Formats: sequence, C-alpha cells, structure tokens
Amino acid sequence: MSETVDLSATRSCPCLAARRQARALTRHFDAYLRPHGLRSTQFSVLAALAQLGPTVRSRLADGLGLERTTLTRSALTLERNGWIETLQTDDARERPLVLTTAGRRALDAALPAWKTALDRLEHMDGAPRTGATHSTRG
Amino acid sequence: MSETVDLSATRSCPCLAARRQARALTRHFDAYLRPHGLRSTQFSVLAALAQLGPTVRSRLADGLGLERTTLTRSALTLERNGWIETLQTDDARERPLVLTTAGRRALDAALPAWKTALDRLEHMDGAPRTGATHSTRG
DNA sequence: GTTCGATGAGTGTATACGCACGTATCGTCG
DNA sequence: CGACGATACGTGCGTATACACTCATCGAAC
Repeated sequence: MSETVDLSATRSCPCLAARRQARALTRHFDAYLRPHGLRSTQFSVLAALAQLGPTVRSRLADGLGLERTTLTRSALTLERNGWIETLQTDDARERPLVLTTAGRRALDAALPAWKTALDRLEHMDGAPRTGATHSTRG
Repeated sequence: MSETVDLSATRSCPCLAARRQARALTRHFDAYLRPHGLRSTQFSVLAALAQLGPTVRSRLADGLGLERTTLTRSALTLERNGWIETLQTDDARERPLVLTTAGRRALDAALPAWKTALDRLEHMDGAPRTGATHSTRG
C-alpha cells in the first residue's frame, strides 16, 4: 500500500501509462502461461503463426507490431524449444517461419490458461482495457 | 494442419494489444527523447523522482508499476549517468534515490521534446490512447 | 555478365523486465 | 542478549526490445 505516492504527471503520459499497463497485463498473463512454459510474447508469436501459416520474419514482425530484429531473437528462443522451424523457399533471402507439431501442441495446451487469464481480467475491478473487442464497462 | 482449436480470440488479446501499443508509443517517444540521451523509461523515473523527492526504491517501483528489481537495474544506469544518486538514512536498509542537479537539468532539457512527442501523438490518426487524463481532440 | 537498388535477414550493443533466491537490517518478543 | 518475522534491497538468469550496422540475395538495367 503506497499511500503517499501520487505520480499524477506520470499517469498523464500515454507512453508511461501504456508501458505500465502492458507490464501489468504481461505479469498477469505470464502467471497463467508459466505452467505451460510459455510467455505472453511467445504465445502471441505462436498464435500468429498458427493463423498465418508459413510467414517470413519481416511480415510476421510487422503483423505483431514489433521490430524485425526483435522477432529474430524471439524466433531463436522458440526454435530452440522446438516450437517453430524455418522453411526454405525458392528465394534464398526468405526464411519463413512455421509452427511445428510440438509448437501446435504447446499452443493448444496453453490456450485454456490464456482464456482463464482473460476471464479473470474481466472480472477484475479497474481491469486494464486496450481496445480489445470484448465488451468491458458497458 | 489439424485446426482443432479456435485461435481467433487471440487476435483481440488485451495483453498483446497493450504490449503492441506500448512498443509503438515507446518507439515514438524514444525518437523524440533520443537527442537528449534519455529513454521513455528513464524519463519516467526522473519525472517521478522530481515530483516525489527522495524515495526508497520499493516505493518508487510501486508507484511506477514496475517490479522492484527492475528499478534496481534502471537506477544503476541512471546513477551511472549521474542523473540520480543514493542517499543515506538512519535505517541502513533504506537506500532512497534522489534526483541530482544534472538529472534535473536533463529532465528539464528533455521536457519540451516530450511535449512535442505528446502533441504529435494527438495529431495522429488512430493515435493510441490509454486512459490518460489529458484531453484528446479538445 | 556486371552493376545497382531493393529485399530479407543477422549481429553488436544497450536497455527493459521480472521471477527465484539470497543478504542485511530493524523491531520485537522472550 | 538471542531468536524471529518483517522490511529494503541486490544477484543470477533468461527473455524482450530496438537502433545502427552489415550481409546475402534477387531482379533489372546496362
């Protein structure tokens, strides 16, 4: 309980507010995903790949709204865990990523936990919202 | 492709949306703060300290909504840059942080850039909002 | 076929983030 | 005083994030 801390100026900065909210949500979701050995970010990459099929890194990063080089590192981790792999194409520049069977299994296994996390979120007071389409605060 | 599980719900995951938004906003603000050698997170810590005065790490982290150990590392960087320093108190456990003169100068110098970044944000279409209290589209 | 711009991608470096775990100190109770 | 829980804090480790820079490849122009 921090009764003295106000930080009103901090709260009025959308960047800081967004970071704060993202941190809180990440902690929340990570806690539910942890038993499955997944993190929020990794979950998002796997889910995106599951829906997109084989996708080159640039496009995947773009779709997820993160820097290409960031995805490069994330992909390394996921590849090391055997959840994704790199395909080969005619164009030697392209290194499309694709979900492996193990990746699909991990994703499926984690999905209920993710849904639970989402559900608990909506039942929380002052639950952070972010333009997601589920109706909070009617 | 077995397609056993419906993943469409993950597209509207508030955690992913929040992270995406935080990344975008951070990139935006960082671009404006870069000439001043500051990052969004560092700016927020300095701004918080400027308003709170000497503050123990735990409480500062709590106020900023981040993990205590995360602040420990951030504080190291800020201390290395001479923007903050650690005070001593009666209680040897406490290590309150306080803004240095240089830190105050850096914060003041960066403030116009921060305001510019905020202004440009509100002029953007589909500008990310996060429950911040400043009046958008006044 | 060589040059050259465009495209896809990796590396170096630095910061951000948090969990698990350990340490030092303080206040209190016996 | 000594034991003990509470408090404030740091470390080890792994992941997340992005900018600056470099590399490899492709397609087209010459």
